[in-house]
Amino acid sequence: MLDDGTFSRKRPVQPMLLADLSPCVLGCLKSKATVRQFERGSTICLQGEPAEAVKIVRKGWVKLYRVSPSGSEAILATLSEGESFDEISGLNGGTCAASVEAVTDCSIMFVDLAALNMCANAQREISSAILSVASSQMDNMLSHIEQLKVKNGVQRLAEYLLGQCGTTTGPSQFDLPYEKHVLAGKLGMKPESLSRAFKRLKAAGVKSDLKHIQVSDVRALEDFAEALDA
Amino acid sequence: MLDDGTFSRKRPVQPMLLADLSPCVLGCLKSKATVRQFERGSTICLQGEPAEAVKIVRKGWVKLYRVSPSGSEAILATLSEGESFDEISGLNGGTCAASVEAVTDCSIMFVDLAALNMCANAQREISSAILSVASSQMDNMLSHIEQLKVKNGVQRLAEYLLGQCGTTTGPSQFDLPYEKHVLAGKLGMKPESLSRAFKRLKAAGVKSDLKHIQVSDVRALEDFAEALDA
DNA sequence: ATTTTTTATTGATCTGCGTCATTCTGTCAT
DNA sequence: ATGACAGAATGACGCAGATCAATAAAAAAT
Repeated sequence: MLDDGTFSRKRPVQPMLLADLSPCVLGCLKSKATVRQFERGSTICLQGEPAEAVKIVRKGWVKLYRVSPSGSEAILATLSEGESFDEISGLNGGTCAASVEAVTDCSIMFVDLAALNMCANAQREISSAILSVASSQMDNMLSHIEQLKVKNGVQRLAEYLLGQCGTTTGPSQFDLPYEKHVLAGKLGMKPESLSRAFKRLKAAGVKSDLKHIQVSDVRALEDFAEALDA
Repeated sequence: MLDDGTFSRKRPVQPMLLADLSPCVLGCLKSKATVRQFERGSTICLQGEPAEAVKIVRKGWVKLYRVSPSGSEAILATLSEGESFDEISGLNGGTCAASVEAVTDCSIMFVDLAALNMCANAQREISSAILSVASSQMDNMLSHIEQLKVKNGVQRLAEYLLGQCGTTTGPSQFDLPYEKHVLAGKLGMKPESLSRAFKRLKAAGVKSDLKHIQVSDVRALEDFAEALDA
């Protein structure tokens, strides 16, 4: 069963671009959009190139990342169905803020907002939807920065897992959507450290068999994570 | 002499809210705005409370921060003259994404966008300006996340200092705008670690006498920082 | 089925940074 | 000048997480 957000704990349902639009504007967008398939590992766009379109994930997972001059990669976010990127740049002709790669096979919708000849209403509606999405993304990024600054690796993993659990209490189980080394990058650590973090969470009732995760008691995990605080 | 951005290296001049507006709309906003003074240490707003207005720093420095349940504080950004916060929430009635405190005596302009009865043109112009500011803020936050994930403390300090230097080469000197413990928080470390980071940068030609910083050769510092990469 | 490749785990070791305690310096008030 | 105090520097120590190297286990290819 997919998490529809109803019971989600820390991760509030975020406004999504398409969900915020009226059926009329939505139909117009969809008629002009193109959908492309990407295999796992393929690059969807590179930081710095003209954005040209808003991209919306229809299926699968992508990672947003930047590469430093020294070659190390920082994963800035992972996005899945319904989430979008390059919204603002796509609207006003900017460049891609980050590189994007498919971490599973996936399907991406491209909407070239600039080329769309929109009536004023549509224009207003879209920019309003983008504002609302941007606001929620800001909040995510601020939380991300906060976590990196004040939480340790085990805590960040625990919070990620809690966000994946559909409930606030009792047992829960689910599959990781992508490889553990991707999760490690998202959480700001190395795969070896992630592996050790999982080990430490066994004491809190977390079993991980490959991609399959079982949490024996969500509340207990929550308490465990809070107790790790400085 | 203030850095007008002409020679700035890594820190591109970011679009600022008021700078992006036409004189007409600007005048209208200013006529309805209120300006308040804050002493160093006083709270300007708290995370979660209704935003009510866009705030624009006229003078001085503020820090945006969040406090975790355990009580530790993460500084998310520091802003000075011309920079704004709560733009989107101020426009569409959201809540403050972070708490804000004055780190120097400062002067803040409050503009209650919601209460403003604007013509459609002004509305469009403002939301466009906000989009452009938001885009640049996103970029800043992504860089912030990237730095925290892939750079160590000494590198982050070096990059901060490089961003403060007005030139890309030769010597440079300037004053830190606020206390070192605030800078430490902004860079994601403890004051003691910042102190040690400054020490390690002496080898790269950085002298720090209290708030006064001298860089003997900007290019050399840049090279030094890159050489620290993994 | 067997080989090859990818992904994950584990151990040993090293380093960066946090923590705690102490000292020093500059600022301000008296 | 003197004392009080906040900001900053320094030393000792410990832990979290990176690194390197080896192994194990899955998945993919043959």
